Amino acid sequence: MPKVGIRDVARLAGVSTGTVSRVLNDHPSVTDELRARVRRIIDDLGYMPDPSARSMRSKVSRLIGIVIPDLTNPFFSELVQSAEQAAASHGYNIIVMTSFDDAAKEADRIGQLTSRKVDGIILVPSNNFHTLKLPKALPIVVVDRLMPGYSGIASDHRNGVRLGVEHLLKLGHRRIGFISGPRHSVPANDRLKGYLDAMGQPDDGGEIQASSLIAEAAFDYESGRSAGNYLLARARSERPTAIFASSDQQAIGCMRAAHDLGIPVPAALSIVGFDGIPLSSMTTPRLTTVKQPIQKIAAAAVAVLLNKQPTPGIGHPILLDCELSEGETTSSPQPD
Amino acid sequence: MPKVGIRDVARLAGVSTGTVSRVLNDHPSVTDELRARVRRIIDDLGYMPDPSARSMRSKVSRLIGIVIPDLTNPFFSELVQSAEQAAASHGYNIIVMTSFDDAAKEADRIGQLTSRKVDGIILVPSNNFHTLKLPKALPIVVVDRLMPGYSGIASDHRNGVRLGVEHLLKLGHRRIGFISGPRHSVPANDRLKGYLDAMGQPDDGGEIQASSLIAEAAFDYESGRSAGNYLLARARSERPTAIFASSDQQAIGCMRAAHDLGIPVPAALSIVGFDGIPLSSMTTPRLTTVKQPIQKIAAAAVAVLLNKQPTPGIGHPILLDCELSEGETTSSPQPD
DNA sequence: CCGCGGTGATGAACCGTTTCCATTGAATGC
DNA sequence: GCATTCAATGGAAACGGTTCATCACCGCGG
Repeated sequence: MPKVGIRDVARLAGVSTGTVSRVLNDHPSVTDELRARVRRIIDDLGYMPDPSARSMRSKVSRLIGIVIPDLTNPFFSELVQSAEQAAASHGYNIIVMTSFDDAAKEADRIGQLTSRKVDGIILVPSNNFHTLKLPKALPIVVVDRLMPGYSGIASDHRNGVRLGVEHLLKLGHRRIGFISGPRHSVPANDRLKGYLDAMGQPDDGGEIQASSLIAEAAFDYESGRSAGNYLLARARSERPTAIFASSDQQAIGCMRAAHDLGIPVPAALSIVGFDGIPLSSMTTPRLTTVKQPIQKIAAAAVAVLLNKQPTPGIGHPILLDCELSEGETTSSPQPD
Repeated sequence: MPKVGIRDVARLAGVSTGTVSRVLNDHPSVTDELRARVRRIIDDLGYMPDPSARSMRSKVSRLIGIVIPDLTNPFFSELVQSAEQAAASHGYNIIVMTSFDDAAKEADRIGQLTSRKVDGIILVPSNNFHTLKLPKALPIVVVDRLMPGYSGIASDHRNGVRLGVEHLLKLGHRRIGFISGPRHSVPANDRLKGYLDAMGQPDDGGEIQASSLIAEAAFDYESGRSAGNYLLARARSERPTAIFASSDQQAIGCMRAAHDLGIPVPAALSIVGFDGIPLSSMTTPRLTTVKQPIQKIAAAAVAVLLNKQPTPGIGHPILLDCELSEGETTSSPQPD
C-alpha cells in the first residue's frame, strides 16, 4: 500500500498542493466549496500529513517538552498527566524527561528538547542551586518550584497554608504546630510564611523565629514522622493540639508518630496536610489536606506556551488558589 | 545568530555534506582522520542536526510512544520513568499518553502516535475488553497486561507470587490466605495461579476452587482492607497466620484491617504484598513484598522496539523474574 | 602495463510539506 | 470601458538533512 501524500490528494481533488496545504492549515483564503471537496478527499484517502515534513518547513513541531525531577513523585506524575490532557486538547503532544534533581542532567535534557525543536518547555527545576542558562529562543515556563529571576506558575502556597491553618483556628485550636519543608526550598518557605501569616506572627524577612512549634523536615514520610515525634513528645499542656504539615507525606508520617505515642487522631490531635495526593484519601482516617490545583497549573502552563494566555512577567508569577479538602483528621480540640 | 546547518559544517571541514552526514550516523566508510576533523568542527560550531529534516528523509524519528491507563498509578509512572531512561541511553525520547482505561481514547492515542511516525509504541492496554486493531506497520510491544493474541513483556507474576508464598511456607506458615485481584484481569489470574502452585493445589483451569482462604478484591487499598477483614474476622484457630496480597495497596489495607482487629503484625500475622511500589517501604512496619522488575521490563520493551532484542512471539511473552523484598511484616507463626 | 575490484568521498537528487511569487479573473473605482 | 485592486489558486522554490549513483584513486594480479 503506497502511502498517500499531499500530491495524491491534490491530484484527486483537481487542485494544487498549495491549496491542499491551505485547507489543512485552515488558511482563510480558500473557497468554502473547494475546502469541502478537499476535505472529503482527505477523509476518503485517510490522508495524514507527515509531521516531519510539516515541521521542517514551518518550524512548528506541535510538541511540548516537560522536565521534572522525579516522575514517581505523585505530584509530578499528576502534573504530567494533566499537562498531557491540556496539550492534547490543543493538538499537541508531550515529551517527558526526568532530571533526577541533577542539574547537569537537567541541562542536558533541556538541550535535547531544544534540538528536537519542541514548541515550548514546562520545567520543574531541580532543587540544587545552579545557574541554569535557559535557551532564549524557546518559550519556557517554570512550574511549582519558582526560580528567583524567572517567571512561572505555581499554586499559591502561602495562602493555601493559611487556608488550612485558619481552618484549624476556626475549630478552636491555638497551639498549632507546623512541620516545615527543607530550608532552602522556595515553596517550603512560602508555606512557612502562610503559617506565620495565619498565626499572626509578622514575617520580618529575617531569621525564622525560633518557635518550639515549628519543626523543619524534608518532604517525605519518614521526616514527617520524626518531626511529628519531636512536636508531640512533650507534656500534654505544651503539646500542640493540631499540626499542619507541609506535605501529605509528612502528614501521614506524623499520623504514624501520633499513633505510636498513643495520641488519637483527630480526638486529641488534628492534622492537616498539603498537596492533595491520591494517597491522602486512602489513609485511615482520611487526611484533611490543602489541595493544590494541579490541573489548573498544567492547563495554565500549556496555555502560556501556546500563547493562549499572556506570559507572566518575571517576579509576577501566576499563583493559583489551593482548596481545603476536609477529611477526618480534624476536629475541635479537647478541653485540657 | 544564523543557525548552523550541515552545509556550514561541510564547508568549514572542507568536505561534502554527504560525508558530514555519514559521520553523524557513524557510517563505517569514513576515514578516522576525516571523522575526527568533522567531529571537531561539529563541536566547535555546536551544530545539532535538525530532527525533522533527518526524520523526513530517513523515516526514523527517534521517538517512542508509550500509552498507559493512568500515570498516577505508581507502577505505571515508574514504568514510564524507566522507559525514558532506557530510551535516552539509545538517543531516543518518549512521548507519553494516558488512556484512562478507555478503549476509544486508547485507539485515538495510538492513532496520534502513528501519524507522528514514532518508531515504536509501548502499550499497557486498557482493562476493558475490546478489539484493538493495532497498526501492522508499527512495532508495538504490549507490557504488563498481556493481551491474548498479542505478544508482550511482563513480569512473571505466577512465579513471583509463588516466591512470596514459598517464603511464608518456609517460615512455617500453613494457613496462608490470599487476596486476589479482580476476576477478569489477566495478571490477577496469573497471580492466583502462583498461589495455587505454591499451595500445591492443582490448577485445573476450571472454576476457581472455593477456598475460604481466598478473597477476591480490586487492587486498591480499601478493597484490600475489607478483604483482610473478611479473612481475619474468624476464630483464631481458623484464621490464617499469613496473608499474601496481590498488590501492595491491598497489603497495606490488610495491615490496617489487622491493626483494627488488634492483631499484631508480624507477631500474629505475616503479610506479603506484590509490586514493590515506593510506598511499600514507607509503612510501619516496612512491608515485605514481591518486587516487579519494572526497570527490566521497560528496558526490554525499549530494546525490542529498537531491534536490539528479538521480538517475543505471539503466545510466548518475555517473562521477567520478580524478586522478594524482605521487610518487617513477616515472621514465623506463633504456636497456637 | 593495463584492467579490475574495492574504498572513500562527492554532488545532486530526494523526502513531503509550507510558503512565496506569479497569475488569473472578478470586482471596484473613476 | 479601462486601469487598479484584490481574492483565490497554481507552480515552484525552499526547508535541512540522507542516500544514491558516480567517480577518483589505489593496490594487485595477469
